Amino acid sequence: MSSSPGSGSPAAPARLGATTSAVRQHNLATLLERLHRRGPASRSELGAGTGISRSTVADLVQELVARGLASEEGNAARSGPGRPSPVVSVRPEGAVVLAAELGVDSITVAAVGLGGTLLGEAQEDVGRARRTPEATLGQVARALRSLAEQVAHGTVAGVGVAVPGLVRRSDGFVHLAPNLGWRDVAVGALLADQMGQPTTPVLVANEADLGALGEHRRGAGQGHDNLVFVSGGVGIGAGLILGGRPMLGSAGYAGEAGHMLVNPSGRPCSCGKVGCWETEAGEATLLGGAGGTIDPAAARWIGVGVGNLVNLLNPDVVVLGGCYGPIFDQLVPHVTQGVASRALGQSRAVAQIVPSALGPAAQLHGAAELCLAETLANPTVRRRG
Amino acid sequence: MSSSPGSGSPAAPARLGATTSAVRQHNLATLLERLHRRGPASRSELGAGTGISRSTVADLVQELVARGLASEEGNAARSGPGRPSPVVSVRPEGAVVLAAELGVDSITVAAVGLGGTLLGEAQEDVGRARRTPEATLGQVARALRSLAEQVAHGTVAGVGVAVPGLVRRSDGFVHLAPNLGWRDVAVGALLADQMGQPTTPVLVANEADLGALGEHRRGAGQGHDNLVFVSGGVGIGAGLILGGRPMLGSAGYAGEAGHMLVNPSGRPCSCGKVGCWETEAGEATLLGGAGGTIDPAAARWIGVGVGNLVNLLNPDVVVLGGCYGPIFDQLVPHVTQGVASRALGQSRAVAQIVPSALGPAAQLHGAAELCLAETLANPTVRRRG
DNA sequence: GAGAAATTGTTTGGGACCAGAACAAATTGG
DNA sequence: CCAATTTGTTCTGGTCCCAAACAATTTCTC
Repeated sequence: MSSSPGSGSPAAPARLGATTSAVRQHNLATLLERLHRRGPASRSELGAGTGISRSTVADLVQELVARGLASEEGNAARSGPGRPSPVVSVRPEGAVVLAAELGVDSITVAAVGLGGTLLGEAQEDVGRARRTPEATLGQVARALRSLAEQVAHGTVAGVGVAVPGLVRRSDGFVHLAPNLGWRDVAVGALLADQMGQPTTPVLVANEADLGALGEHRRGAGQGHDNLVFVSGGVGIGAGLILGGRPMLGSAGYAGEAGHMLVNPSGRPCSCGKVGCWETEAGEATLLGGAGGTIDPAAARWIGVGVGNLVNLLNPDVVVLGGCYGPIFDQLVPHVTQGVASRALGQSRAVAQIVPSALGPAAQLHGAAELCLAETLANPTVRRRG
Repeated sequence: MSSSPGSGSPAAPARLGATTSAVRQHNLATLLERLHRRGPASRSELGAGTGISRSTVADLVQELVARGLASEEGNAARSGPGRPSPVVSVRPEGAVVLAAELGVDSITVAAVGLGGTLLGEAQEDVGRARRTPEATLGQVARALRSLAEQVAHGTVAGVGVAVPGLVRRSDGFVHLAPNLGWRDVAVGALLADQMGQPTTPVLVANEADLGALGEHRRGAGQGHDNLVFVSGGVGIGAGLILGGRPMLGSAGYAGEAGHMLVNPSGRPCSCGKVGCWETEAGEATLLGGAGGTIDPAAARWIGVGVGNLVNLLNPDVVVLGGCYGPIFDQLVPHVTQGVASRALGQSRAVAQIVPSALGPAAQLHGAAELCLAETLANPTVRRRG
């Protein structure tokens, strides 16, 4: 089972009005999120950056420290006169979440603390032989529990899972994950069962969506409010951050760009159509040739698809991730050419195309951010004991 | 000239922290927006709907009334025992905005009050002969000023303009409006000049974006948080409401879907490419045949494009507007077929395809909503005198 | 038709929270 | 060593909302 992320209280009876204590929560969240995203800051910097008065900043920081979410140590190195201001940092152990990524032949798990600190990581093969989802998720749960014991004495604020497939966000139900050979698997519920901690939320999301979130918060998309993450692999997925927020669509299926038509006279796709983006520009076609060279035509098709997305969404930045990241330099001339053939001048001028900065870790960081979001938005609620 | 919409204070020095008076503003805005969107409600309904206590609701409503934004009249018809609760309504004259739509051979202007009340409307031909942008905008300004005199004694809270072209939101600069024959026209600045009221904000936006906003707030998209508005005409434009908010992209160019590739073996487009959506499914192709019949192939291409958007954005609802609205019934079988050929099952199941409910008025209502947004978000600020 | 029950407006008291002023502390520069 | 500067700390005041108590008004029941 899984609770809904970011949307406030899941089953609250509509509380639109604000109270004075909501101000407190908002201000605590503002400070904590700032520390989480931008790293340590002096108290005076926090005040200047948020417009909160000195006395209140002191009080808020004191509360964050009391709750174990932050720590105050030493003084900021400053130039110029004046009393030094203590440096406030997030306390990574204050909130620890687990992240998992289900790959085609391996699973990666990580424990991440507040501030995005990687506290532990492990990778396991799942073997070529296709096993049941239950067996695979059992393996994931064991790996996660082991990690949780090591780094957080078993107490975690949430579990986030990246799945290469169509995921319903509300309950973590995976309709289809072709590369895993899964169809209609209740990943959220199954994993929650196997974890054996009913109160710990398990959030399941699409791999590209989490890649987008990871790159936006800790990678190549920092500071950009409109980001498209293109995850190359067997298929192609897109993750969207629009207006500074993850854009999931109505059910969480947004970003399914792989079957966008790009090549008029293309090859047949497994979906039954012809000329789908992922058929023309997916890993198999792009790297199918011998000798580790890329197919320039396939690279151009990447660009054509990106051009469509640029027209439609007018992003600041397009991050190429997955299998595209490591070979970005080889891709970029052809991709640029493809984009130019599709995208209108104005939107094209705005969008810069960059490689993934986090590589395979993007999804893990995204999964962590997803789980941490709730703690960040409401530092008052005590998670686990 | 134009102030940035929706994004809070344009040039404020970053005020992230909240104060107790922000609570007041938020609660006033919550009530006013509820009345604006859903119409009159009793005080007790307002309390129940927002979670605000009786005493506070009374106080807030009193303030709204004092500011001329709402009125309390009579009692709610209720069944059951209990003291009757007075009905609170928005006062349309409390905030009046002007809306304008620049069509190919006519301009439409309207005055809209709080609650979406149409207070006045006018339409003028601009003549076939292409005139200069300055002349056309002069005509628009005269029509708007005349309307303002009639309905609001010249005092309006804002002016919103719908333009069929690529508009930079920040300053209302129109890069390109092919159907008007305009290129690089500073519509926002020019119109603000001609209006002669420097303090009145002039907001310029793409026609499809405003259509989406109009349908979302007062038309076929009410209650849907993920909406795509497809505006059929000489070109095709899309307006996006995602996560309940207008999605503009980085500069405001989002939704430029007309040059998305849909037809592999299509005809050449004026943009130089081949098989663009608007070439295959635009007004000219769709209705080009004699006798007022539609071209079924063109209608299917509408569906293919919609299918792409459905895959990518996973909307609740796709609204067909512009020239598609009136002939929706004829279109729908072919469109559905086209969608089915492109969209994945899960996303397709979520998205319902409906006709525009407001017709040509969608853009005007959208323009009005755009201008009213600021008043709704901050009822405390007094606009004009 | 009178009284009970139910619902909501009104008034009052209190608590949570933040800002600003006044003062104290700590550092830099002359 | 002293002035200037910056920031932490303490205290007071003001805003705003909620809860409780009471009053008002309607419906329902006998």
